Amino acid sequence: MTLSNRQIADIFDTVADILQLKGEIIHRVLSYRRAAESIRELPRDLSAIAAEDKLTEIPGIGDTLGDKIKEMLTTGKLGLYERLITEIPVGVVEIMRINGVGPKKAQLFWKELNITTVQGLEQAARAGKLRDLSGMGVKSEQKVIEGIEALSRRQVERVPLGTALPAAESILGVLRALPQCLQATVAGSVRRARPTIGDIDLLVAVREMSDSPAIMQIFVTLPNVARILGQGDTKSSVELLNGLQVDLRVLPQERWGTALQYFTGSQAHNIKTREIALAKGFSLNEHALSPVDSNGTILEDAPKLLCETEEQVYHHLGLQWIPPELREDSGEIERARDQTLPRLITLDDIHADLHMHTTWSDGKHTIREMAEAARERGRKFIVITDHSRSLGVANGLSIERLLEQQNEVRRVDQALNGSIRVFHGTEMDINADGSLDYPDEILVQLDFVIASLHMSLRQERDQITLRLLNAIRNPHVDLIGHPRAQMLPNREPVDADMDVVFTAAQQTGIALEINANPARLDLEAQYARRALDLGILLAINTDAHTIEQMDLMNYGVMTARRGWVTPDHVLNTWSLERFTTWMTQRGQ
DNA sequence: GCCGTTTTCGGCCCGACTGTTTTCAGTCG
Repeated sequence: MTLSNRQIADIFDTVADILQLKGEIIHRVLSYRRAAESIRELPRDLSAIAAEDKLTEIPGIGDTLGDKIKEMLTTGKLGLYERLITEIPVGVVEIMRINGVGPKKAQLFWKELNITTVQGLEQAARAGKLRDLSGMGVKSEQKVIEGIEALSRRQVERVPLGTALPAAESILGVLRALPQCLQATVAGSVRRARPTIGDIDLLVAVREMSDSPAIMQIFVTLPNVARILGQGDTKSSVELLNGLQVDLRVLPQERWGTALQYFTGSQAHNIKTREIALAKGFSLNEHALSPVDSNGTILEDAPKLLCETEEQVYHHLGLQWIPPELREDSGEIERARDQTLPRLITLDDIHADLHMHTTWSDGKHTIREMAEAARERGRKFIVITDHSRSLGVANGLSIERLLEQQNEVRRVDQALNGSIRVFHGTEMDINADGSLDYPDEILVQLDFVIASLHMSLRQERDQITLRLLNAIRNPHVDLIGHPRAQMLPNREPVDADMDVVFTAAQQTGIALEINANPARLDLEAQYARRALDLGILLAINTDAHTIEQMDLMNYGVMTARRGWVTPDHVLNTWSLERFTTWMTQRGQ
């Protein structure tokens, strides 16, 4: 029983927590955290990478952590971790998850009052026992109580991008309407389009900082604010009723570029850009590029470089402007230095949507309604892909109804008279036993075939992988829909051997989907990037069950951009002629 | 513990805010 990437990352994170509690030097702690983060973003199994002896090629993994990974892969445990958890009660680590409580306070509560659980801490706080500890007071005690309440209120650690982005836009709408606001935007992980979001970062530019307090006051009194976490002239934080934290920073217009760059992150990307700045004799922060001496001390008399745009910031560093979705320190800085960043796909490149549902299965609109709505959105062709017969809960189509539907699709296609082309396909289930839900003699009659996993998603790795392989190797299947079957923020992807899946896809020329629904975003970016590296084609589809859901395409595009995807590799950027040629050739 | 267009040793991003402080420590991002 070998450990998964996720389990190994979790162990490293817990090791970091405990080391921090023990007062270990922060850089050693951060090494474990960086390693955990890096491992979570891997598109391959650590065991496969270890077999190739390439663990230390992973960013943040050196000889020591490489050996620790090997230890976990071979023995299923980590000696260091086993030792550490005997030294620190697990509840104390849990206490550090309370907002406002870090390692020092957790340590204090434990050592002074023998508190080892969140529950115990809450009781002590309510009994007024914390206020007399050194460095604590009545206010701090109250903050602990509020932090614990917020922790229990919070349903999930992270929310889907599809929840966070509209929430951010809604607040930005209010702020942009203020006369003091010159411009406003979202930064942080929302701007980088991470599939799930921990908190929202907003920026507002003003002419004079004296305009700031009024803006802050509006912000912290928005109707959906549950509590104010902090309020200053340049920075305020609130928690919304749904538990989401929102940070707002106000800054002068002439510093917009440095601030936007700084607050967009990621942290790893910023560390790199700051190092580059230092190498060029500047300290880079959210305010400016400041000249430094050889010790790195800022020269107060020397003029600072202010940047109103991000392009200026990157230019001063000798870099191409880097799209936010790439800013994860995963090779983008090196490419920007060589001026060889790819031309990423944009929403304008998308001409088609190859995956949508209608009233024939579990969709809410008819074939004609979906086609006309797609046409209004500028699509040149679409494929109707309702569910197949096994998916009873979604009113999947029997073979008879499928063929009947084909006639209807042909009628609609003709009626629309070339203003948009409508093709007939299916989203066919890959059954639990690995069989496909329609026989080949039916599939061959369809224009386009998607095969997807919907049921028995918790099967063993071998069986899940076999199911995907059966679909990939069927010459009539054109696309694997949402290949990992994850649901954000909480349903884990299937446990498939993605190395094997990718190899098979590479051999057969099948395409893989980036499902644009924000509850899926599957393939995720790191897998999309690997697919691209292997020359595997992709398609970005909305999987729309309603007309409105056709507007979610942008989430798929953002995910693709995070995966360095260029338009040419994506089926639905192609011309109608190129697409039909590809479809026809595949069916042979 | 990682890492190298200053370095295989000695750095490692740095500022805002809060609450407790008589000048700063803790937390966060």
